[in-house]
Amino acid sequence: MKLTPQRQLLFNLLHENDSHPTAESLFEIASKQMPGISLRTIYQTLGELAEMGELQLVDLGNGATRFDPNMGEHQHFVCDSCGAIHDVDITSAPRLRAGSADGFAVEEIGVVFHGRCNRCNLSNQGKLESQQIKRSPGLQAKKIKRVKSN
Amino acid sequence: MKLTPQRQLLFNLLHENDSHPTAESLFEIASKQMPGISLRTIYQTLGELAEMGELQLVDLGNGATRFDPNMGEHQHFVCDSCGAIHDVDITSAPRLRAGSADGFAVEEIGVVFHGRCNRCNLSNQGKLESQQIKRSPGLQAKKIKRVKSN
DNA sequence: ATGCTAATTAACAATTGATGTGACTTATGG
DNA sequence: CCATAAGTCACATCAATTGTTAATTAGCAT
Repeated sequence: MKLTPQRQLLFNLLHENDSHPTAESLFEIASKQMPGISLRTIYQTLGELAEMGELQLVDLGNGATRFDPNMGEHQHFVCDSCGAIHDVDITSAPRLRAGSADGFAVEEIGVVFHGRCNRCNLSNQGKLESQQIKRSPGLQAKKIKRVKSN
Repeated sequence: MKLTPQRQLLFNLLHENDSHPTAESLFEIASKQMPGISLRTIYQTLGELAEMGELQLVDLGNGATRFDPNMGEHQHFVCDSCGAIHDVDITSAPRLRAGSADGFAVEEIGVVFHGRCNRCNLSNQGKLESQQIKRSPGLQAKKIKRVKSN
């Protein structure tokens, strides 16, 4: 593993950013500091960092994979109003244990919290939800009753 | 809403199928019974049925949206070995309640169980996992430590 | 310092899953 | 039986991501 400027930059950007950025958004930020950097390199590097256990891939089913340098056990909260993603300390969340259910050998349980973040609660107090946040790449043209398993 | 042969077919296929099919797989099945049916119509119809509350969209973060005619409250179990998805009766799973965590107004909690299904447990008993199931459209070229929040 | 070489980058094409756009067709009410 | 709005489908497009490969470069051995 060579220590290239691109890798240093990405590693830094990731660690000074708790917004769970997508590859694209990291690309935008990185491009400012290193014009010409390739989106392909972003994907490549993020994939490698993930393989090395330096970061987690988070797929909340809303279109693009997100990257989280927080490798500790934790869950995510997704604001359905603004789309923001926040880490949730597992200790403050109902802890679930692997076990067996219906004859399946459960090895891992994913939990995602959906709702409204503090900021949206305050700013949009009584208002109707104006924004329609992208929830899934497809089939979300209109507001659809959908499983929030993501 | 017109009762077209395409819609009847899809409705039936969905209800005689508990595999949580994707649009593509429904397309394949439907094409046998109705050659020439358009994939666009599949997507269109599934979207409409979902809008009408006739089925749920399920995004487990493994590439394609899946469709579930079971509209009751339930969760999903994903076999990481064969990719199969099974319904899990909420009553046999730890029930979670909406509440607040870290200042967020939690309105919904998604839970997904990962593990090995019965069949894989039996057939692959001691064997190494040979198949690499697609977990996410991207960044899953190699086995990557990833959040199973999907 | 200088050169080697395998690792890395980046340009570009390709893929996958899904949606946008009309033109053509067809249920269904009159 | 006809009109017409609704539905279907071929085709184009999009977004996210990966494949390919030629050019570049970090890191090591001189």
